[in-house]
Amino acid sequence: MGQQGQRTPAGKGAGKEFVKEITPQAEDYSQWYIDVVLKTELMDYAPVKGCMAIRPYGFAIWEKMQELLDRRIKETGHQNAYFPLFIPQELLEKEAAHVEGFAPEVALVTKGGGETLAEPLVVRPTSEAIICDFYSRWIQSWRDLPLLINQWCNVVRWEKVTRPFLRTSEFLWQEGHTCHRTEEEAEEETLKMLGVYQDFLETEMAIPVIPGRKSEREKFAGALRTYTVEALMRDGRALQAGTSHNLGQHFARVFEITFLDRDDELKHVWQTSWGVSTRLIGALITVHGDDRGLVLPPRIAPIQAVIVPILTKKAGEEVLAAARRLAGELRSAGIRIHLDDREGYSPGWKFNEWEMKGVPLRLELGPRDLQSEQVIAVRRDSGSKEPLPWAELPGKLPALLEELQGDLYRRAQRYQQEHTRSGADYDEFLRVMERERGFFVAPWCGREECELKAKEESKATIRCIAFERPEEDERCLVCGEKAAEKVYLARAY
RNA sequence: CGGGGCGUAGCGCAGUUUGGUAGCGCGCUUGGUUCGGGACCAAGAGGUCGCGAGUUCGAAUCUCGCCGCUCCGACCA
Repeated sequence: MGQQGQRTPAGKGAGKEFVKEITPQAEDYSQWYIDVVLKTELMDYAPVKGCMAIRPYGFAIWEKMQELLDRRIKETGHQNAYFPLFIPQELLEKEAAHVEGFAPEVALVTKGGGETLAEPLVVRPTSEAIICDFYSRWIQSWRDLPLLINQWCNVVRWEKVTRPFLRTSEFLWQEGHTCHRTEEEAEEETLKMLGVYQDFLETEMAIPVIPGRKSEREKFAGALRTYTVEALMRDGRALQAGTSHNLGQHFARVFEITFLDRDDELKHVWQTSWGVSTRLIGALITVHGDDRGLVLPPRIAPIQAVIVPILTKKAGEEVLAAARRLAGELRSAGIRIHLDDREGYSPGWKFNEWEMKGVPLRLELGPRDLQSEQVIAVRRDSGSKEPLPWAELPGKLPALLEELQGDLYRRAQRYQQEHTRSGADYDEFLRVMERERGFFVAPWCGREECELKAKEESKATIRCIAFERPEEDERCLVCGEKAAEKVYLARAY
């Protein structure tokens, strides 16, 4: 791994010394990322390229995300179900654009039980095909609509370049698949779920995002329209954080998903699909992390506060008893608390360990605090220390955690704003993409050749077409013709 | 898929140039002393040198092939 030379071994006072095992972001951002995911035990590499084990601490984050997002998905009327991993190749190939989009990254099973299969099976890269096959049988009447189903599962896309969480060959996600009676209803659903994603990301994960529509080039294979929420990572690159597709009737036609409408006519349904994946864990790491490691927003953090008792020889028992009592009280107050009562690790070691793991709050409890009936509360994001009386903890901590959550969001938002430039000056655009990167908001004529030219010369792509319209007199960033759209450009993963 | 780097104990590395049967630090185990920002002493455990062929009396070391990780470019949640 990284070259971790002799980094300052903890001088006095907090703040400047770094966690030893982690390469500083400024030195090598990619290495920083790899160091963080490995050292904080979020994942470990598998023997198969692009695959990984998500370790308990990483999976706990995913479970928290699932819980909070699943709630929103259900609140908007959807039900969970499960569809098969294997898809007959023939099914996947029904929708032309869909096959073409996914063919290069499909894993194919050709043998089973030692025999060559009559029909090769595709390991799902996404489940439109197999789900549509079922839907064609489940839907007959307008009374069966809307059909609102979601599934949590794994999918496989054979990737050439992989990075833990951000791009893996197998990943976990949720995919919603809905059918509607009218185009308007499908469009409404598509945008509603985009809104759910935006709310989830901003409220729970403290990640500000830019919502918008994908260009024709960038839209989902087989979709009519794709909407996206785009986040900005700390190296100035954009990350597609979630997508929501209006599939139109493309799949309904080839899979013959029809219903008899009120007017007694047989019609094709209008469909949507939408998903977010374990990639969001990567977003979480990159948006909030710093040179000391992870910084987790309290709402997502598996451990919201860790109690580190200072166990001296004389007062050890007493301190530990107080720490246990405190942990119990805080747990009852609904805080996800962990008491680090391990022997053989110095307090300083534990401080560093939990900071690296991104725990939002640390509560230090030592002999001195016993006398004054307080703990020293230390924030992960700012490092600020504050004594808090025991009696006030159950009441105050939830508020403190919420404040921290809000500060993280505002900090990320400020970073995003500071790294969003705008204008129609093409040279400036190229310069920005070359150096500080971030988002560049610009008018666009809407033609693919301008999109391509910008991409070739800047390596930046249209991340999304903004919902706001350009002004009357605005001109395309690339060709100078009259602008049809306002777009967010950035280099991306 | 193209180009570069790497693969030796859980982690970080030395050893490879010049073949002779593997070592250091951290971590781990046990016992003891410690504990308010990565403590210390002592005794231990741990390696088919990424995998497979080949050359050789003998391969971590030389040759060929493959795999994986990683970085930079073309495609994607």
